[in-house]
Amino acid sequence: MASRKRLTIRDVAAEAGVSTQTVSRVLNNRPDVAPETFQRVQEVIRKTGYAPNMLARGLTQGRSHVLGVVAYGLDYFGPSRVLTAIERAAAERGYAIMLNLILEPETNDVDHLFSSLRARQVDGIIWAIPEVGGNRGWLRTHLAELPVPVILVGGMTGRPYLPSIAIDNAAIGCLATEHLLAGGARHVGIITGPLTWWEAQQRRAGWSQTMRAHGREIEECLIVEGDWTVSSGEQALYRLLEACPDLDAVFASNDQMALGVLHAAHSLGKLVPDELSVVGVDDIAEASHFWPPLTTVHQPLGDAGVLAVEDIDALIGKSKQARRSAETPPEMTFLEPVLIVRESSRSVVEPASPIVEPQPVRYPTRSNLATGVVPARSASGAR
Amino acid sequence: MASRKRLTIRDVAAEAGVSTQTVSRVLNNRPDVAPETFQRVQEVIRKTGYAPNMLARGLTQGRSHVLGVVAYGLDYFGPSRVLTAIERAAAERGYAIMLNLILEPETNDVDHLFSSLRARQVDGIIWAIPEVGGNRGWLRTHLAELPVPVILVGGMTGRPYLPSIAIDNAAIGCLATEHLLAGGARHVGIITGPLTWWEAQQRRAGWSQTMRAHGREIEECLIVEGDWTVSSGEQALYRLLEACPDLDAVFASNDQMALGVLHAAHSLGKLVPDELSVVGVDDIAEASHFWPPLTTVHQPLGDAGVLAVEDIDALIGKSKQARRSAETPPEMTFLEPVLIVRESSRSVVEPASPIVEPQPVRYPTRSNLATGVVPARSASGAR
DNA sequence: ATCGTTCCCGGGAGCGGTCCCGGGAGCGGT
DNA sequence: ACCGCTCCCGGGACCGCTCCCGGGAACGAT
Repeated sequence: MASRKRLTIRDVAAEAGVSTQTVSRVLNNRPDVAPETFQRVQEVIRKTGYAPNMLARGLTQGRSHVLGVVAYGLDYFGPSRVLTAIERAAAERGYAIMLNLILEPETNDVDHLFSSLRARQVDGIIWAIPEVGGNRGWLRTHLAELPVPVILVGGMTGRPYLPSIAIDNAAIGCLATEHLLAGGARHVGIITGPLTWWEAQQRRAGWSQTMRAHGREIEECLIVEGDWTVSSGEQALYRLLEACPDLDAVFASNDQMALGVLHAAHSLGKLVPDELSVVGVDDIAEASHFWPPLTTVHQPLGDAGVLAVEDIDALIGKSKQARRSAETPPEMTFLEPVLIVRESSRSVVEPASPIVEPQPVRYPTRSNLATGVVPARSASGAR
Repeated sequence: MASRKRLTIRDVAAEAGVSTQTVSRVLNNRPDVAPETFQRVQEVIRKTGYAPNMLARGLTQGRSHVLGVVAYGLDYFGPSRVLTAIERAAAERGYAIMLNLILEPETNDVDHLFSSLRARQVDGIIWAIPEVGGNRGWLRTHLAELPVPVILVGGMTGRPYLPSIAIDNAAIGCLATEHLLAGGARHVGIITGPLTWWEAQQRRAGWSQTMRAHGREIEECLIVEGDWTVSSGEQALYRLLEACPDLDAVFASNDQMALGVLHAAHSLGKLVPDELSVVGVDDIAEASHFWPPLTTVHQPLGDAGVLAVEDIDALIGKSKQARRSAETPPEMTFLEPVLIVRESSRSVVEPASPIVEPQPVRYPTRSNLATGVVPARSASGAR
């Protein structure tokens, strides 16, 4: 539009009758400028509407103030929640977000992705791709060529080689199963996500752990693998009932599949929750309006996003001043999920336990991750 | 991470025994390099894993190869679909995406947003915020200070002052209403979105236009305003039935509200579709698994995103070589929605009209936009 | 042998900032 | 009167790359 020439720091300097150096000082509000000069320069800046060129600035200071965010398709609930939180938190800290989407978590042109991130000189990378199969291998192989800190959002099997933030997915399974058992269920089936997914595995682990803790058999016929979609949940219920007609409770590993279960139950004329209790995961906006309203497990995804930004910011700060101290192992943070009881599950009269606001739990990495097992219950005791 | 020094074009030049200039030529594969030299340099690049610094490059050529994308919260179906498409299309064209989210479409710190966009030297801006109330006013006031092309995704009332891409929202209303009437409905109510939204207005316009075309009265009691949420849809049905007990069809302006309607109908023991036909908009993934599966109107949002990138790319190219020719008015593109019939609506036996793949329709801007009215039917004849 | 082209290639300036450094003004202390 | 210190400010190099320009080599034509 306005063919007005892009104005530079030199224009401002000339206008204010000072050197560019002084303008620069004002911009970064450094102390060694006379108050009066400071005022004058700032006035000129305001008047002319000058905005410093971040490209040039980035070039000299070696910081772009841009965060590379690699996320899994936005059609999914989790990723978009996390991304929203990341964007907010980043903006507050003066970072811009460079978004890269990966639609297929397993195969993709990651080489191109990495070189792009590098070329764009991002200050840090938030890797918000769920761990599926060996897809973290990408990272591992490319890590060496990334001169910036990386933080993982989402699960991580085994010993983490990068700082990461995850929801305690085993606890999700525990919470759901515990609730179903408390409701008097006798045959609790599980519909897992694709078992190549870390999250799906962990949720199942939580389920079986709780089952065992209550002296239940882990029968194979109680387990069906879904693919997160509504229709897979629907099919899964049919298969579950076929294999185990006495089934009276289902833990679906996400709300979509839970919806499929509800759908199938209706088709079969099975009453929910009287004949079948259902619990989902995610607490999507629609969940409270399913028929019946869905009991589900909420994940603090927003918190995860915010924490990711805070941590990467800290890491960036550190890597600036000191060479990364290689000896301190990467930190891993687990966030606790919350059960939300609605009407798709039978509940027993029990001492109403007040919902405790879950606290982020920072584990001293070594102790419990060396085992490769995620702690199932990391109660709020740990701060 | 490797404490390896960031390598520059000079390193590559030295390694290959040529000047930086020549390396630059190879990078931008310009013709005037001897094939043999070209090979050698490229080999060195490959071997060292050199990636040019886009910041520096941007500084000299005055192009950052970054697209600023301003989008509305990702919890919503439309925006995230559009964004996904934008990201894909942009990546294909060598652009990176700088994401800016606006969570509240009406009030926000847009000043900060604009100065950030400007400072980051984006090559163009895709403004994918739905038009709500006067929120396009922001743009208008800030437009002059943006030295780059802007393209709008989503509606636009009146004469557009910027190139834009929109779904034909009036057609959505027509499609849905036409279908309900064809199914024999006699009292077709509408649950609108918030009427400050352009899209909500247009969908209602399509509804009332079709109603009139069939000789129906536009009674106020047939209209209830929702807020896109499931529960608003639920409430709306109650109010609708209260005002008009004979109601036998509802056009809900999105799938969430349609879900609320289904929910409320169940509560009231009203059979869908026998006693009440329901049509939604969006075709969210869950829609086909609602109870009953939801008839809905699909919007080609992905196409909108891709088109946005194509157009902005073209505009950027143009504004590079020639000063923007102020006399050619901005182009406006409408995309046609598609009705998807499922089981929530009564259907009559009618000559099955094959679903026609909708084509993007480019209107010669002046002719039909001077009127400020969106053409209700822009059939595929117009190519 | 000279000239004009074409083909390659390099030197140097500059994009818009920041960083390192040095220097003048002002002031208190001896 | 001189020294040393702090407070401000500006000069100039430089970040990594591309653009403008000019020049040598090779070649055919005169």
